[in-house]
Amino acid sequence: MKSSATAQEVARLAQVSQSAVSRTFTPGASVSEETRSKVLVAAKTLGYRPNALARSLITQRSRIIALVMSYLENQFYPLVIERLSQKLQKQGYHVLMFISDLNDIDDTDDTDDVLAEILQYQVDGIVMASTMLSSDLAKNCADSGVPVVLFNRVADTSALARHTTSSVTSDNYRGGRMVAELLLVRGHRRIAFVAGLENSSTSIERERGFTEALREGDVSVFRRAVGHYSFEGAQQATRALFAGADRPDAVFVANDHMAIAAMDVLRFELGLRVPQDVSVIGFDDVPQAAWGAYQLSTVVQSVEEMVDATVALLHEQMQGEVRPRNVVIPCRVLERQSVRAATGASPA
Amino acid sequence: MKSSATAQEVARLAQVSQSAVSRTFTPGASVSEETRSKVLVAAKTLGYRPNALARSLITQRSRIIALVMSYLENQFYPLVIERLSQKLQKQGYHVLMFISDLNDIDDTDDTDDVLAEILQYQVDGIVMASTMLSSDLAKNCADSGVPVVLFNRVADTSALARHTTSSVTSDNYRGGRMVAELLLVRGHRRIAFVAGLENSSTSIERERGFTEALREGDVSVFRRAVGHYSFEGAQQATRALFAGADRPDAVFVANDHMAIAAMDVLRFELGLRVPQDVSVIGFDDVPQAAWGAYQLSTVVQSVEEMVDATVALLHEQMQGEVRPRNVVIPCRVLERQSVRAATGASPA
DNA sequence: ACCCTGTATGCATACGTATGCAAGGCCTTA
DNA sequence: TAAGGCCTTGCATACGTATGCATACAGGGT
Repeated sequence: MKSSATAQEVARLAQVSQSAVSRTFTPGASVSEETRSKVLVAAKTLGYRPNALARSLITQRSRIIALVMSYLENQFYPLVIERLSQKLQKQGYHVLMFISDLNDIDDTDDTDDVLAEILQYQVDGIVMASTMLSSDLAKNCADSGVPVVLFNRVADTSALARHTTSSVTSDNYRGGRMVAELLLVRGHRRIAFVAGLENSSTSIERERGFTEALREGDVSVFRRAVGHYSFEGAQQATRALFAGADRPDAVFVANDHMAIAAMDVLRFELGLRVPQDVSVIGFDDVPQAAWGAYQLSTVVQSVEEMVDATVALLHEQMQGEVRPRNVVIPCRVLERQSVRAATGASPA
Repeated sequence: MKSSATAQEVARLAQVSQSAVSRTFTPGASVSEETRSKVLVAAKTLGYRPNALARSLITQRSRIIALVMSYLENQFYPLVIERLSQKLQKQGYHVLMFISDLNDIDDTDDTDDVLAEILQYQVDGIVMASTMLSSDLAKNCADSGVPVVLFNRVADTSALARHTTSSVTSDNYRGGRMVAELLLVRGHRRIAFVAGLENSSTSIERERGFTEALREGDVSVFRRAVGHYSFEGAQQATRALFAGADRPDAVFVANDHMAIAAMDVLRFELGLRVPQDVSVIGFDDVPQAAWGAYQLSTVVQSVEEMVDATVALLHEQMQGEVRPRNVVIPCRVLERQSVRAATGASPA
């Protein structure tokens, strides 16, 4: 009563061996229809459920995937949890959540501890979606044969890490370029950028594409600040960008979560109109970007495609594929109302 | 290399028994400092990590808590994931996520399947935060001795369920009352209500308190619609409420997520000003309620207190407490800008 | 010198399942 | 009728750890 019935007890009641019970609940095993039904009725009367832990001990596969995240206030990540978890559930896998509070810039300590905990659970794979892992850990995971997929980030320049872990990102470089091209076409010349985290591959790539495309239009970044991917950080960054007399006329913010913070500061602290006085464009296309009060133009990252790619990579690695891959998902600009339509100032 | 080292291998290298290895990693066990250090150095060289699954098989405690949710677009729930997961991690527990897509009104089928999967993992407890569970399942869990805590909802009227599962809610009834009192004081008389789900205890309690307090002010609900706790549902509900010529002058929406949808419709589809033309008030105090473009007045539910209570209840039940408890957390009105300050229309 | 107490250690077993192996049964084919 | 092949079934064992029990040892008190 305390714990649920065991296969032994079911076997006894059904007058068969424990093996028969096991085989009844193992798809593809060899059981006659007769014993199968005997087992099933016995199992139902006892309320029997196979013990997944004991099974994992034997099969060496826990069917558990660890998901590491840190900042769920950015709506992009909850959506990832939802889709990833659903998709894995359908395939008989389940998601074990790990929140790593990156309270410090030096978050490796925390992450390493977390990863140590993860490995105790014999997870079949790890998805790291909101934090980096140290090269040591990457090697550690590779050694233990646990597949790791970086979600929305790429391993640091360390050759070791890059060669042992897969990753899924959208085409951040192209996305950055497209933003620059759009702003240029709309006649903007004093264009500012709000970065995420200086050491995050996402922010770096977006900025690189952005800067290069601007340069090709003979424009350089007018001003730059760092928002640390947080709401408050983005607010401060925006205040800094617009502190002087000579203000930007457009801002590219490294993600939507920060872009919305920026819009709030522009409109309600500085009294500027978007997009008449200043254009704002973000990245991700979180649901809030579509809300009536923001109507934020942005670069769409397809959560669905990214999750699908992640699951595919996990399976590859779990099958024993050794070569890690870096999958890049295409993205596209979605215009709403936060970038001005045209201008007479400087016709292209 | 494929799998990490076992306690046997560590024991061999350290020249001790496997028991010694086990005791080294079991806090409070009896090991001399000498063998302990021998084991530790051997463990480090082999990269040994205790197998949590094998351990659980013996100890009958997995240190896994299942968390069931369904709709993460409402920012309230991601925050719960974050806090709950962090808090449990600090105590050596971990969170296994389950997403139940309540695609149908009759979501019991799905939930039951999900719960069956959960039980296979021998979880030490279950937190149900976005869905109901059938009375059968409640009984099933109680029989297997798995503690269940309902988060932000209360068991249905079935005496059975109510007596076997604990719950944590905020004081939804009082919250509803406070909203009504505020709107009355501000001179509103044509007050509408947007419900969440008809069968959700949260929506029911909020509405009950709201309606009763209105009645005490000799006012009855002017109009009523159902938003199904979704953004789109709330938009449609708002359109319905304001379809006629005789419009409400205030709306109480059962949660912030829907209240924001309502504000969008009011302002950008109907051209109404908030709060000059119509007051809006929500429930939860999600981060977005504080955003500059909304400044939504609302009833604050403390995620932190609710999570703390949830963890406390889990521990009680896991210690063997049999009597389930229904914990009610106080809540309070937080005024921002979406409810008008005063009026000369009808001085109280 | 003796006994008693307390600590440290190893042996054996148990947790609940999956699976290789061998044996049995049934059907087919010659 | 006999041999061969396929489908079932049970037995035994293994997965990696925790823990009761017995033993061994050290130390202190009388």
